[in-house]
Amino acid sequence: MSLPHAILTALLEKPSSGLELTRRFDRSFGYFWSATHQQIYRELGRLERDRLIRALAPPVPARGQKKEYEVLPEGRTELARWTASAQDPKTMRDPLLLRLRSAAVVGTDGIDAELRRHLDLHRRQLETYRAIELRDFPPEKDSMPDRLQHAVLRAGIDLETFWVEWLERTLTDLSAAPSGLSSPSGD
Amino acid sequence: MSLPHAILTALLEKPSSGLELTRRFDRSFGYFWSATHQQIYRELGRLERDRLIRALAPPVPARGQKKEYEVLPEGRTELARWTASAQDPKTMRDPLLLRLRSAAVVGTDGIDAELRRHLDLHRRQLETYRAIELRDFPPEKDSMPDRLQHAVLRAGIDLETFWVEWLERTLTDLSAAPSGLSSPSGD
DNA sequence: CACTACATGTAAACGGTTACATGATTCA
DNA sequence: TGAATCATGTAACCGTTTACATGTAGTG
Repeated sequence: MSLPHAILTALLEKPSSGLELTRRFDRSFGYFWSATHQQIYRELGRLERDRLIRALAPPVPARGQKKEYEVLPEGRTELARWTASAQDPKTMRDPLLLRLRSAAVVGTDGIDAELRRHLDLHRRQLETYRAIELRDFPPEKDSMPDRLQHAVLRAGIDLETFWVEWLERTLTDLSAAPSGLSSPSGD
Repeated sequence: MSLPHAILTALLEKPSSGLELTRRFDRSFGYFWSATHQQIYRELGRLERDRLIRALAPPVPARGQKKEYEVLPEGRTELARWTASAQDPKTMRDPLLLRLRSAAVVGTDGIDAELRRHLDLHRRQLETYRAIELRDFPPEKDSMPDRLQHAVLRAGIDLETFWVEWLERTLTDLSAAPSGLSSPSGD
């Protein structure tokens, strides 16, 4: 149940229409939460129905007309409650790691190329995050809200760094000293 | 579409019944792919229907009776195909990071406790993984399948290490030098 | 016989993904 | 007026989660 709270957060930062939200979820918001426009419109409908948000000055409530939303006090209360509530981290579920494990059984043909492709993608993402950090968080003078947002961005940076380093090490590891080739031994 | 392939991998490593698979997905398999018994039974049914796996020696094919499965050649082929195929990494979606971002808007009350709780959970998980590494991958002599499995475990270790370090830094960062308190400025 | 552990399932609700539909606005 | 873009929405499907149902085997 995180999408509604992601939308509440985004709307508190800045009242927006569905399409504007979609764009924000494709950009800055996207580095810790992604959502498509279909998800967003559906959720906006629910939040409005539940009186957590409301449409701002609806001139003509018709299809194809822009509709801006703002958060109601009940929405802010609910978001504050959810933000401080206890929620366990999810157990991992990563397809790439699964594929590495399966490669141990069915052979490693083609895995190298895929690892290198991922390495390239993560390197690019890391560069993007670093550029955002330089632009949005210059050294010194972090107010508390800034410090929180900076911490979130840093998580993205550190996570990409982890992937880059792990992929580099794994690629080295797999190419070096072929002791037991593609096919597993007990087969 | 990863669950069927996770099951194929697990069954190739060792033919199992549904309940045995459930237990394996709670243990070693769980550190890169989790699944509940409901998911597993449904998927076993589909894989059997599609002739990628088959039941081993069904003595009494009745409810409440144990049923072991093994992978058919078609299943192995499909797994090898999927393993080497191109699949982009998913965009991040982490509730804790979202909550930090929302805390920048609705205030940080209660967030500290939650960060410390997560830090503790990640430290424990890290210890668990390190124990597994010591037990299953003693230094030297890694055959290729071992090397792959070791790389997967190391990803788990490195990921938990990232969380521990990021949480430690973030906690320090939030407690030090309160320049702009709980409430954001532009509000 | 009751109780527990083992073992396999069914059903409902929900979130995310993909494809498609519809209306409004702008501009050539 | 036709095309492109902005903007909001519907529908179908699929995977995950949660709760519940059913049957078997072993033990006191």
